[in-house]
Amino acid sequence: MFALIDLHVQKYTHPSQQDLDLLHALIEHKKISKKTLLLSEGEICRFELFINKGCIRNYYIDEKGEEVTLQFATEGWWVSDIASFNERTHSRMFIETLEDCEVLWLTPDTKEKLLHQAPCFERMFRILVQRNLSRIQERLFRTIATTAAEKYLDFIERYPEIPQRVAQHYIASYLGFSPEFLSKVRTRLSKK
Amino acid sequence: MFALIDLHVQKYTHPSQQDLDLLHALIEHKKISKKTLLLSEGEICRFELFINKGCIRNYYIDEKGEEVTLQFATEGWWVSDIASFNERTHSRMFIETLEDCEVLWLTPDTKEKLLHQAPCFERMFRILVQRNLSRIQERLFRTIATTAAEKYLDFIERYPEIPQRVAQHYIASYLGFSPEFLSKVRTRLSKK
DNA sequence: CGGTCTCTTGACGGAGTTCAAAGCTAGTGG
DNA sequence: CCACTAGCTTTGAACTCCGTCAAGAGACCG
Repeated sequence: MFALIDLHVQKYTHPSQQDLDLLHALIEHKKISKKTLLLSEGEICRFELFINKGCIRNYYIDEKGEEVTLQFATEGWWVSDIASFNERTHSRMFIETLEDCEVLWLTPDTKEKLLHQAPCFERMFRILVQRNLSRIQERLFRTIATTAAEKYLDFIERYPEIPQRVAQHYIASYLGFSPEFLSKVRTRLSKK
Repeated sequence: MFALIDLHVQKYTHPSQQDLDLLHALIEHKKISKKTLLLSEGEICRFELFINKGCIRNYYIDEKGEEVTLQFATEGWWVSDIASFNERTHSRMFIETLEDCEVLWLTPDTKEKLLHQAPCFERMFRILVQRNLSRIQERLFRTIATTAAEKYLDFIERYPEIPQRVAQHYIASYLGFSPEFLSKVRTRLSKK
């Protein structure tokens, strides 16, 4: 149950066995079924969760009702609206499970206790946010500077397992164009 | 010289006079002339600077040589490639001054000393990164979900002083379309 | 003054959208 | 185990937005 998260934590910091025990004691194990909405626009995000099994996505909805997917998260990823969680502000995004999930769940309360009693986790969360920032900066760059075909090829190279797990129109909404056009791009690419 | 940064710091944390004195002692005051390249792709970013006066931009360059502006920073903003600075990785971006600047300059060394001796600054930097992340997430959303005219109107509302300070083609490269098209959008808008 | 940089304007082309229809696939209930 | 439905993907035609190229007009600086 904690094998994956222990491995994950050790990539970013050097926890003692005590630190890990504390984490195991504080973090809550949950099962969540497919298509569950974990966060809606306007709410304050009260969780930071680690995926042991399953797939979750964050997305925005624009005025026309179109969805823009911000992130697909699978085993070994953290999911939250970090700004909303930390500053108790109203979120603009939605978070929903795409598959049946098994997750480890921190609340504002348990996270605070964890950081207070085992400060080595500070480092981990700081690095995670920084990497997230730098990843999304480069994604913004690619969104502006590359064509649809380039974006798609780049995506399946970065996340080869995602296309096998999520519906294609979700990928289109991540890449920033219509599902119809993604379909056309794919047929064009496969003809080569 | 430290009036602006003191005010800034106090928005995010509650420093003692000692903390502020330490900051003043460690941070280096620099003048940098217009059109100076502070960071190039491939380098490791060795500064985190606070702008007292002037204007700086971060940008990427794609394979065709086109620039994509990531950020305009003016008085009261921090400028750095945070991931490169903190993890000593090679940066993919460029940072250059657009005006003559007067800045306060932290190196990896002085920042570490600062955080070590005045831990209250940890909180500030953490919140800054989080806000930056959430801002860029929403910008990615708008980049995908809105038209050129909407992006431009949103930009001049968010940053009304920027169009008066930087060349228009830089704004186009921030918004993600060609300078020619920005010009056309502007004439269309002004005819209404 | 002359050169460079910037902004504007127009014609044309191409990438991506929208709408509509049809084919597929998976899940559901009988 | 089959039949049905609902959601997903594909395909095509018409259209729109935006890019590219090229030319001209200012504006600024040495």
